[in-house]
Amino acid sequence: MNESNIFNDFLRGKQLKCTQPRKTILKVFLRVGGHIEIEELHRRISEEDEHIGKATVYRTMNLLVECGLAKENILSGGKRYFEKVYGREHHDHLVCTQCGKIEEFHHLLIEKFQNEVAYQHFFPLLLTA
Amino acid sequence: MNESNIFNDFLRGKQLKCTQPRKTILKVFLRVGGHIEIEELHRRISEEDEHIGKATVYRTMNLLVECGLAKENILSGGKRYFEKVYGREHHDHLVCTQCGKIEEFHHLLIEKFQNEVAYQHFFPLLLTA
DNA sequence: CTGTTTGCAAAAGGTTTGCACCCGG
DNA sequence: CCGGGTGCAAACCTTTTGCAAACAG
Repeated sequence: MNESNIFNDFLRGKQLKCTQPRKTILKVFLRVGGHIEIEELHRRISEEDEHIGKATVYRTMNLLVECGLAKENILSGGKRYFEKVYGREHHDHLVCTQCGKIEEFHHLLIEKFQNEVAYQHFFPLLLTA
Repeated sequence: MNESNIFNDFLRGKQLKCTQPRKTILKVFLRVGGHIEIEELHRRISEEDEHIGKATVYRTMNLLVECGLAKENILSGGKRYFEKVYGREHHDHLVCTQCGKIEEFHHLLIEKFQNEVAYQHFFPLLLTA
């Protein structure tokens, strides 16, 4: 069960079509593997197939988010980027407010306490950033 | 040393002027005390002084962020809001992905581990979200 | 074939900017 | 007075949408 399968199943389930642009966009997104903005992603995709429009990239990324293969993040300052999700364990981010550098980390106890706090505040299911 | 003093000092330091619109905006922002969007803030300000323009609210909120009295937050989905900062201890947020409800919490150990992780990753100073 | 998808360009939504007049220090 | 501030409207930027032609199943 790889990402393409998941995407195809998702598309079939909603009577959507597995088109060439969608395949290409998923392929490139998986290849770069995270922390990428639409603009940059579209540039990379153009190297593969130069006549895929930006609107299609937007539409497809929304689908990838919907089916759980991608996650949208927005930083203070407004920069928006997408991250690969499938097959990656949950993690948090360190964002350098000076240079914009992003690093991921995972900390079992932070995890544990996050869930604890969510539970105490009656947030039934924690979908962490 | 209250918020108005801080703002005034900041303005003086940059040779900026302490104008009526700026005073009003800070006053209303402090009164509502956080988690407010520009649109809504402008509505509240209009109740106080109906001819303050939205551009001035934008310009002033940027000043408040610059001088550390406000903090900008952006959620997945793109909604942007401002939070009061001065005189409040650091906290994290729980955001309900279904209804948008925001709750604050503070957890000493999460705090501690956040700082630890930042240190290990060579982020010298942690300015947490 | 039928209904979905695409690329393009136009529209939208939110934020910033240019400008002429206004005002604080 | 002078340089910064303001409101307004126009410009901007990123994302979404309408549409006619192209395409998947």
